[in-house]
Amino acid sequence: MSTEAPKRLTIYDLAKLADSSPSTVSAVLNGTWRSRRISEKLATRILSVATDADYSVNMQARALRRERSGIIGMILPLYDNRYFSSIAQIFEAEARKRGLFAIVSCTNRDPQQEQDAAQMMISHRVEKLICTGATDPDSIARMCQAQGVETINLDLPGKLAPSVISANRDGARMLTKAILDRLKNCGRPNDPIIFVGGRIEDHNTRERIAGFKEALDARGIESPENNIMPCGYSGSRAAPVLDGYLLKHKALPSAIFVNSTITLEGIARWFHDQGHNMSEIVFGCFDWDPLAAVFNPHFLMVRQNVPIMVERLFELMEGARYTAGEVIEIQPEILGDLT
Amino acid sequence: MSTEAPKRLTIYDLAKLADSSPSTVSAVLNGTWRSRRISEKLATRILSVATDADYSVNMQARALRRERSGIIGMILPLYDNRYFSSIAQIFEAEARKRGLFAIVSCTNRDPQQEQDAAQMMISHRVEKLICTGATDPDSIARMCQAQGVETINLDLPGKLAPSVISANRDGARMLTKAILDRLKNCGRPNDPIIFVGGRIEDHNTRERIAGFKEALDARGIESPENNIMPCGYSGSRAAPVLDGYLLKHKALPSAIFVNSTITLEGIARWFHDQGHNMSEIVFGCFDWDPLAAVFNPHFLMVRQNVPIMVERLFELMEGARYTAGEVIEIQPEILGDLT
DNA sequence: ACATAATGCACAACCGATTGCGCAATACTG
DNA sequence: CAGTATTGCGCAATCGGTTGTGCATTATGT
Repeated sequence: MSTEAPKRLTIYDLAKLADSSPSTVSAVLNGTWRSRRISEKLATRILSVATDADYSVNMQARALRRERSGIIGMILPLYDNRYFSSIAQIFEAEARKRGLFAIVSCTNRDPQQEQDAAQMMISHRVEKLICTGATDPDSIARMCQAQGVETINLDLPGKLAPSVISANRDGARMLTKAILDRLKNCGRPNDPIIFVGGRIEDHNTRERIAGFKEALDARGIESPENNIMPCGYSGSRAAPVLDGYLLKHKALPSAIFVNSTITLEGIARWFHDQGHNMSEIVFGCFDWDPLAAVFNPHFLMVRQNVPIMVERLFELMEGARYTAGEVIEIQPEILGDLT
Repeated sequence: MSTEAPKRLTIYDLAKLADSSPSTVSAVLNGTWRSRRISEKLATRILSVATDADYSVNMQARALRRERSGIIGMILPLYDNRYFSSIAQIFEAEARKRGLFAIVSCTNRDPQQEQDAAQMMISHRVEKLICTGATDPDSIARMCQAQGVETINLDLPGKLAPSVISANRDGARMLTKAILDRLKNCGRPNDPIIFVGGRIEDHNTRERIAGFKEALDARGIESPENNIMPCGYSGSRAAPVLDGYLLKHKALPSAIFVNSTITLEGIARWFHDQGHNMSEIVFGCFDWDPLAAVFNPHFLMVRQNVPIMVERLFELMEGARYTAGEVIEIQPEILGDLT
């Protein structure tokens, strides 16, 4: 810990130790030695010298010379829900399988941080950049294009790069349908149902609202426009919305379409604080959390298919032909007692 | 997207464009130009050329030459619970504040993956490596030492590097005490209480068991050794343990000390599957999840103080004097209706 | 035995930044 | 106006690998 300048071993040191040359050592260590006709004997000697000297290659130098970093980057709003955290985790695992090193950065849904992080990643010469849930994917795509880095959008689509997203409209329609079935089973098929959470500016929320409306229309149920309340993603935004509804209608809605687990958290807190009972209301949440699900088996939840989404992502990266604005939609799954 | 070899701009290109020299361009771009007595006029010219050519420095080259990467690494078991995900998130934010780039890798509680990831990070020349919840922190520390990289342990302590962890024993004692208070308030002060989850091999679980016992002892309550069941971290391990208890005692315990949110998930699933009612039992969980908390306000939960832990971590990195095996313990907090 | 081919390895030029040093031009001093 | 100090900038070496090329040495063919 206290020794100053430990001076890491280089291939030059190894060359001396093994009584050989740097180029030979390099070839042996990176596996190209056969094609360079290095004798097996010398190769094993160098290899053993390297291992017992605890040598490790300097990726900076390798990347510089090869003009390929072997790194792929991802920017992500947050880690703190199951959807995003599993995206990060699976992305990393898939990258590793392919011999790539994944670096992930959280940008807190802040366009400036998104830009900065993307710039950082470009500086580190990532080979591709995945923009997950970016508030402004297109300006990042522009940046990347200017510097010759391919981008792919995940979760939220953009116009300047291909995108892999959930089938939000379908998912929302299925979720709403399940909610309506549940209401019907309770003998209240025409009771009011509201939509809470998300941002109207973002594509996913708009699609989910569209799916919500389609499902209602299909049953001939009228949906007053002001029962749709995309009040943002923060949990604290839910309380005023519910207060407002209660004040106006003197009663709670019979069902709530909740647009994210973070909104669900805010709603649950409000119910608890106000002393209302959640079990009297049908909840459908577009997003899935295992703890929420296990405590509320009657909740209907949409689980987005992260493994498939990430699989498609890598297919795109690995050269499947695609066009800039192309959007690949992955079907999510409805969980909860659908009886 | 289709242009082959876009050839990124270098300081040599900029030098030509600005009619200057690479060394001058370099100095201007990295901010050392004043000390190199470059005229303000030339500096602004170069800067404007660089910005409208969308130049970005090649960190690989910079790192190679400077022999400092500006990168710090962290290995982490998983992202999929609030404790670890907030560790990653706060670590990243703090690194960014200090002009460092954080790279985080999940290692799935697998010693081999831990080793591999650590080796990867060393190859990328991280300046420090944080081992979070590592199953075998010491062999990683040894590896790092051999290659001149400082390590710090987080969450689980090691002998060969300083560690920042939660005060597990204190937290467990406080949590157990809160559980006992709750039982007493229900008029059942001497009812059985069990401990479920975690691995006996890991330091944190052992400490928590010790704290659990201390709290019981302090009240003169006897705790049969086989009421303590560190059955692992996986959620599915909980079911057989509860089955066994029920079979033996013909009744459920009145209180359960749950050693992680993942175990809590398994327990909740078992209660649901078996048709038992969780609200008749006092639950205390060593770990915190906001959704679990909001759905079960009566749950007692321990929230580890991640912001402070990460703060201490950076203090250690920034050269506070420390000795190899030193352990810094941070007090966690008990949440839940403590009335 | 001699020409040719194959084998085994090392040389040296990169990749793109950083930085010690030196040189010219200008400013200042007496 | 000669001599020194300061200003402003570029040269070239360097970080640690990679890779095109070339030169001995040994093997093969006739």
